[in-house]
Amino acid sequence: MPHSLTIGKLSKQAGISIDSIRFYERQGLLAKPARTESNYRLYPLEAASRLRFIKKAQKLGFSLGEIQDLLDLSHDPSASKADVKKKAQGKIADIKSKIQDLSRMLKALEQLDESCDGHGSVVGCPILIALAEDDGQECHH
Amino acid sequence: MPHSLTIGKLSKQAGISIDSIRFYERQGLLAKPARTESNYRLYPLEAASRLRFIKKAQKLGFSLGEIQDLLDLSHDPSASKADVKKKAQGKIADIKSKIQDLSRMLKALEQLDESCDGHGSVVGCPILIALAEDDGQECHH
DNA sequence: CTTGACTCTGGTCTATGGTCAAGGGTTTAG
DNA sequence: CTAAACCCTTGACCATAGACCAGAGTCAAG
Repeated sequence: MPHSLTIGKLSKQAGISIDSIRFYERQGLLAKPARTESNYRLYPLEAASRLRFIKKAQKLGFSLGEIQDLLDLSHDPSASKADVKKKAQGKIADIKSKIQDLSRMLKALEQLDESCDGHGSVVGCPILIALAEDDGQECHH
Repeated sequence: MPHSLTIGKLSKQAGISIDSIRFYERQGLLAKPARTESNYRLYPLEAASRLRFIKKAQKLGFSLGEIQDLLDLSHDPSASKADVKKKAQGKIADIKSKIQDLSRMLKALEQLDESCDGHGSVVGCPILIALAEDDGQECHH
């Protein structure tokens, strides 16, 4: 087992494309690695766990910017667990709000769907009618 | 009350920016309107209801491309209510799936959040540890 | 007649998270 | 030695839904 990895090996180990790795480096999520004489990137083995971190946080809904914040926290000895917890809770609130938005849409769509029997020509389709209707929220003149 | 509108009036009536209206035209969602001698767009009054349609469908989660499909259906006499219903149901499925994804994230995040008492330095923070952990789904070598 | 408000086209820019291609240099296996 | 496989940089491109800008023409009010 070597003590450093070229970008290709790292890519395979972490299951993340070479292009993404270079992209993360440009974005500052991944420290600039050492280089060989011929200018090849040489990553320490820990780089793989950084990439795993990024991948997992993404799956939890964090954007790359937010992931960078988390990584910064994790390397800041003066940071507290409360800081991290706050980020997590912020994201929880985020996701809840998205779910609520989607639930509202879902409810409205299901009502429209129920309003239409699905038989015959599109003429008079209650779904289309509802969409074209003018129930504007502007009674201010 | 005039029988046609310049783009500015239409914009105000529908509550949609001039830029958006021109964008919709480029995308084919809005028919190319007549022009005055001086090349100004002149919209019939019905244009406002088309814009309302677009706005409402957007609020229900339809993309502009999907809205175009709906508008095409609504102008195709050979289309059936079932076609429209199918689009609505497809979008319902879409939204349900998004909600499920978000719910999974939410659950995982809430568990992480609970695992951390929020006291003390970030060192040893269970949230960060969980993110960095190697529980990779690859036992195939 | 001038000023301000309106409109036109064509083009660029935003955020997000990358992907792909061109045109080179390097390293390794046969 | 040569060909394949690897790596480098720069820069363009994808979808989405517009926002914004310059430079020019037009229209209405005073």
